[in-house]
Amino acid sequence: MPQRAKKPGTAKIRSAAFRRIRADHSSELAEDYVELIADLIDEKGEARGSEVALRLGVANATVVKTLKRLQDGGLVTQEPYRSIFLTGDGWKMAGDGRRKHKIVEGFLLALGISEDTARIDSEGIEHHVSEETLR
Amino acid sequence: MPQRAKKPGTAKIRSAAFRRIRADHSSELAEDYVELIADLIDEKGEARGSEVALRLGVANATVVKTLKRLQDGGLVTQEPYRSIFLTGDGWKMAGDGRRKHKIVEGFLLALGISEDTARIDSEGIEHHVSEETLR
DNA sequence: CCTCAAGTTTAGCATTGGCTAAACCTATTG
DNA sequence: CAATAGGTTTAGCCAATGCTAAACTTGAGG
Repeated sequence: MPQRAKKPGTAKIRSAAFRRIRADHSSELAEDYVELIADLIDEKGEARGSEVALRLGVANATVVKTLKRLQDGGLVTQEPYRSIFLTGDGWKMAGDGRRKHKIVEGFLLALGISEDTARIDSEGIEHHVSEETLR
Repeated sequence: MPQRAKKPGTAKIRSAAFRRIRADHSSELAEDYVELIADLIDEKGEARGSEVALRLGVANATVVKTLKRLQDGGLVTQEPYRSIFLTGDGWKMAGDGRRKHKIVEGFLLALGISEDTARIDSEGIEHHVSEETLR
């Protein structure tokens, strides 16, 4: 590859960034699920699949399928036709997510951004913020 | 649904946020591609698929497949075994992406965040920032 | 001009995350 | 205690994004 002789390290660094984004995306959905489940348990005492579907804006069937993966990943437990519970790892992830979410949303609000925008943007940004930036 | 009687509007607002995130994700990859292609054209005079693959950290075959979609979407043009060009829409998208990228990265740097972290985080965040927050 | 290495594309597969429609439980109520 | 309404799961589909291995072009050198 003769044309890449000039800057040897650059491509590797950039691809690392994109790799991390792809990795973030796969955990992102899991985080959204466990965070929402934690909220539902706190708010209502239990988390039902249909409520998760409603709040995420997806079909029930999608939730069922995703919960199966989360269960395989050790984040939630569930009996058929019963409500959803978080495992220890699930609670931990939910806690992390809530923390990031709160920091980012609070920061955006402090910047003078409207509540609606802050909520929406922080939901998207929270998964891409490193510890350093959080501080 | 008797148990949802208390806060009628909340679920809808939250699901809107998640819907936007899912929509963002599908355009995100396209933005990364066109932005990178624009950079390559500016830097080297041409954008080759293999260089795109290298910088994104994916396999050549993946790039080929994605470029086909981008071509269908009217963002790029390409002849087999030739280098990649952007359409007018492609250049526009690349410009938007670069702008957001620069604002976010500059902001993170101004916050005192290290260069490496700023680069990585801004790559992830740029796609989830609304116009309002950008301002 | 022919050959061959390097670069590109195709073929075929897996996973994730969506959907709808149909089948299936559960729990309330008559 | 049987019927049934409503919530839940299964079945089966699709598109996007990734991979490897094999086939195919291209262009340089002999």
